Amino acid sequence: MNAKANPGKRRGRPAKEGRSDDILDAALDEFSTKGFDAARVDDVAKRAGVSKGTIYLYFDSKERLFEGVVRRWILPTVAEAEDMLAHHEGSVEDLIRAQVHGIYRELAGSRLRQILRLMIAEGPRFPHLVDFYFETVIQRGLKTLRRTIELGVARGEFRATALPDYPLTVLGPAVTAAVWKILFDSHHKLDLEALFETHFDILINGLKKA
Amino acid sequence: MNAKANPGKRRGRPAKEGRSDDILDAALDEFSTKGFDAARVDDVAKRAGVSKGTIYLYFDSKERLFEGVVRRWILPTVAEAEDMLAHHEGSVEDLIRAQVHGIYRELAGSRLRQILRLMIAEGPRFPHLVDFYFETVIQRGLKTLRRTIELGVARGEFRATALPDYPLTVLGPAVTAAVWKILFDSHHKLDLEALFETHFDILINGLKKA
Amino acid sequence: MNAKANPGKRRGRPAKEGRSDDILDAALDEFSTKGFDAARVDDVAKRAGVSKGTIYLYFDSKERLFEGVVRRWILPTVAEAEDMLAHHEGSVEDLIRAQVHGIYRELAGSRLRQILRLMIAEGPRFPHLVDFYFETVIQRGLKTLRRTIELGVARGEFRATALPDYPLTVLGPAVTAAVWKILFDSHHKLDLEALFETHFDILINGLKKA
Amino acid sequence: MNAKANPGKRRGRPAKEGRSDDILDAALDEFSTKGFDAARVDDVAKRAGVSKGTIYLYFDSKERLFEGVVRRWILPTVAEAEDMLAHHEGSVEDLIRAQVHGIYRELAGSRLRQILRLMIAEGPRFPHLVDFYFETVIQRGLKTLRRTIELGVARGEFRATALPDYPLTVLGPAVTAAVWKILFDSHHKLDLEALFETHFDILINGLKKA
DNA sequence: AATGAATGAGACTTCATTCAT
DNA sequence: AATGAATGAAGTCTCATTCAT
Repeated sequence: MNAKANPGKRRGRPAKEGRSDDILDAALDEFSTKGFDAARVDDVAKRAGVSKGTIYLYFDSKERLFEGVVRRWILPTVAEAEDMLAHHEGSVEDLIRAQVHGIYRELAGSRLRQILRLMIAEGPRFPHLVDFYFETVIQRGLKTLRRTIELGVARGEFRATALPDYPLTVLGPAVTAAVWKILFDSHHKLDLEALFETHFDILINGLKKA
Repeated sequence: MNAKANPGKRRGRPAKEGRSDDILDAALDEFSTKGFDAARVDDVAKRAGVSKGTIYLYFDSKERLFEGVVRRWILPTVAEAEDMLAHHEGSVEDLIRAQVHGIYRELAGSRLRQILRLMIAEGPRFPHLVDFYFETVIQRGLKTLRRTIELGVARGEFRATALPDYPLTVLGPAVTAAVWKILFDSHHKLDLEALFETHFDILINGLKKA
Repeated sequence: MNAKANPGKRRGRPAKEGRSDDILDAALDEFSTKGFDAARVDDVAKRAGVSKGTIYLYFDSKERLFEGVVRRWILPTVAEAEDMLAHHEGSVEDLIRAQVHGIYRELAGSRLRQILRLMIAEGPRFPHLVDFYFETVIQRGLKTLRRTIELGVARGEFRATALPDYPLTVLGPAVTAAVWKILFDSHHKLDLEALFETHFDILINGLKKA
Repeated sequence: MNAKANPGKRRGRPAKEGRSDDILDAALDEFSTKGFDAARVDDVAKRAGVSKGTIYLYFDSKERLFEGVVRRWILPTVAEAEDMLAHHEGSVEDLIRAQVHGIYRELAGSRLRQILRLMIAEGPRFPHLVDFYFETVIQRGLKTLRRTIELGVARGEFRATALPDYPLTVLGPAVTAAVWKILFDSHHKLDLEALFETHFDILINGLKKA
């Protein structure tokens, strides 16, 4: 499914702590496919290979389970992302290229786009989660972008524009691509790499000094 | 045996004409706030000032009501949009500026952004609606953008890039802004006009010949 | 549909008093097909060619309508039957033959068998109607049979048996044939005339003196 | 958000085994008294001493529950009946006496007469059940009667009549008696044994050779 | 007299949650 | 720790009945 291995998954439960992860995995699948309300705790249980009661041993309610799913997937991703960016070297153009590429990969290309859609769909009912998501993912991601752009300006590579105040501009196409993949990919398949290249070409040309 | 009824309010009123629109208005509000599942037909009725039964006089089911809402709001908007673009004159830069501005205004700035969010949230359960939305809104909007960019290239105003194949790049920030307005505006208010100006500045500079 | 003509049935309502009969006709059809609960007042109205409201001008409630249907069909039939028997002449065998044949014709062969089934099906909910039906149809019919048998015994044509106390024995096959026609005729078509002949053959042979 | 539940009664009891039979018992009572539509699943639950939800644990819908009731009562009865007849010895008169008596006992005298009435009342809505009932009860019962009569003729005990083609004649009074018990017993109590003796007296005298 | 849009009580059914085992 | 039968609140939808026109 994803690279994040969960060692103790099979019937014979070789590792107890895998149980909770199995449930979260199954829950992500169900919530992604059906949405919060339409997802059935029973189906999550069946998919996770446990009984319905067991889910309530690990999570107080369906709402807590949902929150668990979001947190479970966001935290490691953000950590990874920050890690990657911290160790980057080279030109600012290379840096921002790597950052935007990372956004496409993580946001639109991985399982995380399901989380994004769930946030859009169920956000109004989970304000705590929106807070968490905003602070952990959005704000941090945008801050990184802003700083990189400011660095480019400081180094004389980029024009001075209002972009540092609106880094959403840079994020937007990737977010939209994530949504597209979920809703419209059967109508018109989207090539994420090509989209990224096109987007970045316009962006960098619009940013660089003449 | 059934419904012994109280002498009650105003029965049998002779079909006030706006009835169906009142219901669709109320339904948009409820669906936007709560989502399809969590919205209660009862609450829609209360908000529309009619009884629960009346809603089923106009719509076969909650699902048809939802579809009615989406169609009700999309069709006139798309018609307006096409109208506006058809009568435009001036440079290609002016034209694309007007188009992108229109997208920000309509998609992110108006009530239609609720429809956009509903499509993202409930799309997987309403494939017919997704088809309709894709063909009526997305495809048509992207085609217009593509043609304008191609026109700019043909006239020698724009560089030849892959952008005509990925007009999603242009749409993306507006879509994301719409989502932001719904989810994060309480965390960080978004100035749509300023965002547009910043976005367009980068875009047009990235597009124009050196 | 049946011989009982209703002169004023068409749109132009040439005869006002036909309205109520139209409704009762339609109601019998609906109640027969669906049963009391499953029958819709709306459908009765549609079938009668009037609006739903009109039905409530003639009948206080769905229950009164049902009662109206039963009374409407029973009274004339019973009157006819008594008329016929009153004027009969000839041997007691001929008389009882005519009576039993009449029962087959009216009970199993005509529209009245639908009424019979409705009484069986809905009787427990309409005790008043059951009373009425018992006194008007059952009791009177059985009394006639009893007297005829007693007459046969008195005249020396029939053996002295307990049959006058159990005239239900004579009625039974006709009642069952009526039910059969409704439930099982598609499985195995029933020839009412042949059944009558067979039944009567056994009956008269069992009754007559050796 | 849903079912905040009270600490309540006895949850999660480990599948008392008679559960399904308890429900079918209660359902027969309710359906018999009220009919299919007027019977409330809630009342069945109350009578069975379970919650409404539990019924849906055992039966998919109210219709399946109804079918379950009919099948539950018919199958064992038919089996018993066939068993009894298979082991009979003696004259054909004794045999047919036992058979007809059995019909009175089972059809009119036991709980099965409620099933009979339900079939008459609700049959048109449950064609599958009518098929089942016809093949399992009616057809089999009539075939047995027919063979017995034919046997009597072959042995020279009975006259040659059309009766083997119309065994319904023999069944009819018992069926009608069953209906009478339900509808009219409060008006005029029916003595099943006496009725049987009277009926059989006429029948056997009508059948036997002079 | 006739209409039919509107009402709202009430039914079936679902499913999150509990708890005896 | 784990199960899954049982619960019952709550939702969608139906339809007998009403009444302004």
